[in-house]
Amino acid sequence: MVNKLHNPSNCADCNCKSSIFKNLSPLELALINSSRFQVSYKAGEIIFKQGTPSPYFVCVTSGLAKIYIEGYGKNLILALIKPVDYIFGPGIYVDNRHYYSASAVEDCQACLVDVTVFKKLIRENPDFAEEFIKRVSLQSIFNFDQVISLTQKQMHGRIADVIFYLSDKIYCQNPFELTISRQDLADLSGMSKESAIRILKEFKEEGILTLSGNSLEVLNPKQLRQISETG
Amino acid sequence: MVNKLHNPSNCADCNCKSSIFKNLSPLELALINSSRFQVSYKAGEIIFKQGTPSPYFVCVTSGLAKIYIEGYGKNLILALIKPVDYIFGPGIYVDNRHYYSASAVEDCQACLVDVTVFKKLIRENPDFAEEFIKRVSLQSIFNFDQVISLTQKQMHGRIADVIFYLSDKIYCQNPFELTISRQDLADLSGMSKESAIRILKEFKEEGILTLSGNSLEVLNPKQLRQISETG
DNA sequence: CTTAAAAATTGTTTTATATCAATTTTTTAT
DNA sequence: ATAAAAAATTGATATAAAACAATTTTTAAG
Repeated sequence: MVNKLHNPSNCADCNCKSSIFKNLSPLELALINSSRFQVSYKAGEIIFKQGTPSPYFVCVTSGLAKIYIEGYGKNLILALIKPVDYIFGPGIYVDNRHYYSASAVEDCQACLVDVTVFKKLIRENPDFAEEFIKRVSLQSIFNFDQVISLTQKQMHGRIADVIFYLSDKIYCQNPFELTISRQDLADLSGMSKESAIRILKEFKEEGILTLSGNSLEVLNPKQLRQISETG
Repeated sequence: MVNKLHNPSNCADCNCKSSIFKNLSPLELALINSSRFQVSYKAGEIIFKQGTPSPYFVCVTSGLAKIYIEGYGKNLILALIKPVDYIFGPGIYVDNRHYYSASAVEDCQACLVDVTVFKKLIRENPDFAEEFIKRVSLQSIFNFDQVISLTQKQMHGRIADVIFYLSDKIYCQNPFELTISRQDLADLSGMSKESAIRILKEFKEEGILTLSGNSLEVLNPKQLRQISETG
């Protein structure tokens, strides 16, 4: 399942560390490095589970992961996590429990850092603390957009939003290879997978996008934007 | 509209200051106090508006306020704010803009504190910073529950959740006087006001609660809990 | 290569919920 | 106290979206 690997390098030299660490001194980075270890996950594997204790800051260094709330019979995907993003839930400053689960969508590698080290640095380095608060805030703002999309838009608008999220924020290219399942697409947009599939089909028929296999290209982003905005 | 009032006291003596300030020294409290002023809002008045700059930390000292996102044609109420809670949105560490609006539901009084003072103390006092992060985290966890309720429960479950929120977290008593409108109830539960009204009526007919005028009493919390949990 | 299992797709039916419209009650202003 | 405005309520209708069921395609395993 989960394999501890020998550290291939140290944080100071790492060129794929999360930019949240930009304000740390070499000494502070060394502290992070000393408590850090690297783990590989195969696609589908659970990284951590909602409700369990939360001793690590998880930084995804390759592959793609998802964080999702296990709700009433179905999941809601809060975000996809790509390199170099980290996963650090709100429970860490509350009761040390995870309030969502995380799993690998593609094969992943991650660096895990002891949260006590992380919290120590938050207390000692105000720039780091401020950067952390800023990122928590950005996450919060993103969640606001998401909840408005989920609660006030109809399915077409929600799928449009998810497609923009994937092309602009996750895969960052226009013809892109969907590495998430249709079920994930549904869990991102808060609908049944059948509905998600049907709407993609409609978008194809209207020439808004092409989708063959898992290769998706947005042909008419303007119209898709329009659909996103009219709900 | 908004009246600046003479400060009736200073923060050090105040017995209704937000508990987020518990870790501040007398000197730090004096700093807060020096930048602080007190404001009254009549029911219905806007405290601040989504999209506008965000120069104040707002602490509600009397009355009831709501924070809400103005979405696509309707509002989503994120929370009700009662004494002594504060309003401090995620924009403050991002672009200094509000990402939601706030308004008075009942007549309100609030203390406003310059955010630069607040941010200065976050940098200088790690206990205060940690307490702040903890509260942001709690807010985040609350929002998770809310989004799951809104996206995965049917209307009965969502109304049940809102009733528990009101009785347990806001009014904190069981027969309580609803000071929010039916529209607010709908905006808390993500449905039309007609639907909200209809479901309250059903709950009345089933003996789960009584509601005459705006006085609401939960008669069968167990059954209501059941409805909340079965979605 | 073949088979089994999982994922994706499609059509049909049912249901939850919004919308619209009309009426009553409550609140506010004069 | 009265009129006007706003809020709450109720019923009827329309529709978005889920659930169900069946089929096809893709992936994984032996």
